[in-house]
Amino acid sequence: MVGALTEAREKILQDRGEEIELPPVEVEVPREKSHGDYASNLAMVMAGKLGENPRQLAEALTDRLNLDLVEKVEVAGPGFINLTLNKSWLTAAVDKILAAGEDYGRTDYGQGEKVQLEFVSTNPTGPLHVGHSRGAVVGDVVANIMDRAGYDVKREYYINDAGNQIDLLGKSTYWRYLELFGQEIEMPENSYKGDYIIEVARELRAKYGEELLHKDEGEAMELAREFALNEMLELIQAELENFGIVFDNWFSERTLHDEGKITAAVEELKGKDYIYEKEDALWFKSTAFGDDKDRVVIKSDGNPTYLAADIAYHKNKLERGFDHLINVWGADHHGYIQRMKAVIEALGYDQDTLEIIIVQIVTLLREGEKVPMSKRSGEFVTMSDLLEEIGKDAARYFYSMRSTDSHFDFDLELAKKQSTENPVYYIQYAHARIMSIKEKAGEIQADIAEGDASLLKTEEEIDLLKLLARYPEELKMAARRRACHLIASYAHELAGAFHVFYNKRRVITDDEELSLARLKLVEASKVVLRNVLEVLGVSAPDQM
RNA sequence: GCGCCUGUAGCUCAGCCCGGAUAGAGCAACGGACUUCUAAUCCGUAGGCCGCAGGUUCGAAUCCUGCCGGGCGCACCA
Repeated sequence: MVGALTEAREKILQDRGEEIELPPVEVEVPREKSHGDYASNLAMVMAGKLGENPRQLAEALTDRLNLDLVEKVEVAGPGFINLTLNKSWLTAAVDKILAAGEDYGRTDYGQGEKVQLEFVSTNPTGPLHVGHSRGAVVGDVVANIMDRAGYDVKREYYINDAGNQIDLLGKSTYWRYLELFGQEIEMPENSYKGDYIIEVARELRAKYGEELLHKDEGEAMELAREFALNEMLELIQAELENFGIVFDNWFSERTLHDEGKITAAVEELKGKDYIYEKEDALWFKSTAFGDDKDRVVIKSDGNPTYLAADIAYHKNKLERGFDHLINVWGADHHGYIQRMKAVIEALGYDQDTLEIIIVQIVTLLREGEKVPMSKRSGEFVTMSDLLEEIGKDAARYFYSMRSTDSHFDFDLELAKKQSTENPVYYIQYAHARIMSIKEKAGEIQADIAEGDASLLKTEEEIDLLKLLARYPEELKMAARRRACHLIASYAHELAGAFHVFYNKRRVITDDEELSLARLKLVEASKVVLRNVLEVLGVSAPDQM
């Protein structure tokens, strides 16, 4: 449709010998049904540039429009071109959907661009905090969307397994281990005091028995550290899997240190004259690329900063051949965007190669009250707590349904409610109804392929059809904007259209031909509903 | 002080990127629909100085400027 409109536009410009820059042609779904199924303001945009009458231009455009999937083209209002879809094209869509099955919706929009999505990447020093869950879900769903839209997406978790925090994890575990043997230990102020450390210490004892008591402290702490790190990674991995999130790669920061990659990366930038020395430290000249101030990469004590490791890490990502990098960060890290983009440019790539999705903070509400998520030891709410309380489906849907730009008030009561107030159940219920109809249909389902979709004529049927036909476009749009909430809304809208159809039109009747046609529509609805729920990572139950 | 996000119906939010037709949805409120393939549904009613003030435009929730409110950041920390 966009293609045909663009072609018509080109013809007009050729006819008049005009050469002007115009934005890509856009179509939208009008609010008002009488305005057709799709509408474009193309003529008005052109008129502005050419200084002509928009309605006349619209007429000229429609005259040159060559499009078989619409049955009606109208010029309306100040110069809108309203398009009404051809019924036979629409009903043919049902067959396309059934033929494509779980691949329906897939396009080559992304042209196989190699994209790496890095998300979560929290310190492996404890269970995942609930504050990480929005970013986790958003990262996963955006990856799903882009995958369906034809990008070659890899999910990656960056493990901060080097530095003080990990040492502290090892020490904390070691101290708890000593406690298990009756030693009185005062846990230092900054140590990890959560109960999970005691659990890890018990595991440590199960593995080593008394052995660590007899080793010198440094060696024992190191063994404790490695053990605890492994335990934490397994824990985090399991927690994420419970959320339906599986990474393609877990990248260890430590390998960068061990293989001298950090020094090498700093040397590279030094060679390009982007590094200078001041007050015994080495600084990266990030101001040269739009940052507010230069940043230290090697501290005066000789140790690299976190940024130095990030430089090496992103250099590594780029060297692995990704065309585009996306990092999902919490709002508290937005101040780091410009320096990382500076890094990318300093490494010789376009700043836009790196894209940061900032996910705004979430406030958990219980009975209208804020749930405190204090960092004070032992009091934090973990991602597992959330999962246990409201379940994977509700958690994933709720985190997907809002624009990442918006702060989000997460109403725990609402997410738990198994009722009409809860959008998750509304959508899942549509699927359960479909399965119920299919069961009721029994044997005649075998003949579904013979169903004649052109018998679908009522408003409810056509509305549902249009929505089903729109799915690939919705995915493309969501992929372009990296916007999971668009898919969540679409799922809700689709479920709604199905419920309306269900209430108004009986599927299984004495009229066998009509029953088959409607069963076909039901089947297509099932396919799309499943596909869209799959993208969101929400289950599609057979009954509720 | 500076930077980023945000302010739209009683509540939670779409729409803003890319200006257009009467500003939408869900929930809550009110009224109605079960002898039916699941009423976890559907139908209807009501509800709006789009934070405020200017500007650009034939046209502004949308773009620009200023102001006000909320959130998050402004390390030789990770």
